[in-house]
Amino acid sequence: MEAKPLLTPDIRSTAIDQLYGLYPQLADDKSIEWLNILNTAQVMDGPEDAMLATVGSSCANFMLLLDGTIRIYQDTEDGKELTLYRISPGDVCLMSLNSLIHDRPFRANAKSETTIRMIMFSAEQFHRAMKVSDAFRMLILSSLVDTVCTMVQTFYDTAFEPLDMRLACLLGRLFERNNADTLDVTHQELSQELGTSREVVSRLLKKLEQQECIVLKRGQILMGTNKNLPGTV
Amino acid sequence: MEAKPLLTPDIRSTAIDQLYGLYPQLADDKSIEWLNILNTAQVMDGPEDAMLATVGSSCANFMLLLDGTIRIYQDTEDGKELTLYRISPGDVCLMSLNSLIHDRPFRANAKSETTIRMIMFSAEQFHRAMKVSDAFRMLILSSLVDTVCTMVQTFYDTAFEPLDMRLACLLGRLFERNNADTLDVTHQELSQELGTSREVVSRLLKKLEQQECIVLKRGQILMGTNKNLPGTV
DNA sequence: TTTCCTGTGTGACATAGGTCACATATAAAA
DNA sequence: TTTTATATGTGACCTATGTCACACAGGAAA
Repeated sequence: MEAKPLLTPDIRSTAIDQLYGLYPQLADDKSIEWLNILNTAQVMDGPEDAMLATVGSSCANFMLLLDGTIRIYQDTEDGKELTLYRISPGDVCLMSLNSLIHDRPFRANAKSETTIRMIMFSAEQFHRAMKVSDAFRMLILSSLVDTVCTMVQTFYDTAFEPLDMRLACLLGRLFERNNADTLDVTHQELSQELGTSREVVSRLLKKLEQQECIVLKRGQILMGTNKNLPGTV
Repeated sequence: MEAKPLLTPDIRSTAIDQLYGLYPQLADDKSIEWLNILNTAQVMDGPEDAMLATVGSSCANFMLLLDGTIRIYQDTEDGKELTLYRISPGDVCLMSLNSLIHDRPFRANAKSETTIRMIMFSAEQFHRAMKVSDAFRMLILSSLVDTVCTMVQTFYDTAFEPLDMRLACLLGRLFERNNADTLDVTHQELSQELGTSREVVSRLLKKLEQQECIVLKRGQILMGTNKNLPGTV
């Protein structure tokens, strides 16, 4: 992961444009103090599939995602995984916030799913921005609360919803996000999303195929003729 | 739940003392703006076992707990429950924050476990306090991050730890919190804590009793001779 | 005392999901 | 083409939990 030199005008300005695009209210803040912070913040680019943080790691900076997606997940000794939530552009990294505030143990890992671009504030910059910019403060709170809400929902699902339902919902979401009737995803990946094993997912997918909800190919899943995926409303 | 009249000096001042006790840094903030907000905030007392919020409810105010505990839990159609986390004095109510910020669906309920006292800010008071008081801002962020951390851990446990382990850990925590070798708790309550059914808890407790970790009485559990509760470190 | 409610204990059973051990298929690489 | 790695299908099996149907126990109330 490389930090861009502080004053590469093109990169900085596109990054700031991205930030403004994500949260237009920020663009309205013309106060010198805020612009000062913004202009000295760093822009970082990262590759895809990079471990950004692991259980117990901590980082001294505050990160806000501009581009790409990051997956926050838990994992077990025996290699099982479960996705907690994702960070999308405009979202705050809870883990970085945690290490900034008081660094309590956080049982999760973060890995980039695509190439990513982040804007990075030092602890002092972060706290100052929280103080001087209404818009920045609102952005942080809002993103934080959002993340918690989706986490609570995921919590509910893993605790109470049967696996086949969760899988069907997951597929529904993926189809929708992809905005196509084909998905490039392996059974293994789906199982890691849900916190179960590959075989189980294979079996459940087969059942869905028999109901003609989907068609299975190697490495991809097509939408079937019976669009009524269980769990799709 | 009754709102105390704004200017009952005794109640206000003890409430403020409680607040300062919980977060001493707040006492250092002598700015007029902050003191103004604090002095017009409302103090609320509530009874125990009261539903404070349910799935989908929203409230226009921001709450900070001064005294007592509140349990945040999820529940299913068939009456099963699962505790997500607890709010203790000094903690912020995430759900009230959510309805303040943008009110996304929050799949959880809140119920007081004891009589409680809260300090209540209107939306404008809250946002102003966040702006003018470094200490207040820090308190909010800190409590928020704390809550998320414990939630993430609970998440991990429900997803990956076997039930007997989770039960043993729960007992360990309760013994410790109670600071005694006896607990007044029913199997039903334990099951609601863990998101399972009473019978299952009864069976697992019996197993623990056979290992002499605990002794079972009607409505209470005593610490056994074998203190090595599985899961206690 | 008898009645009643709330907790508990327990056997029988169903079943979702996890695990193991393979066979097989597909595509990329050599 | 052959080789190799990755992805998938599947049967047999195990086990943790959930569910149902009770019996029973202890204490409070009548």
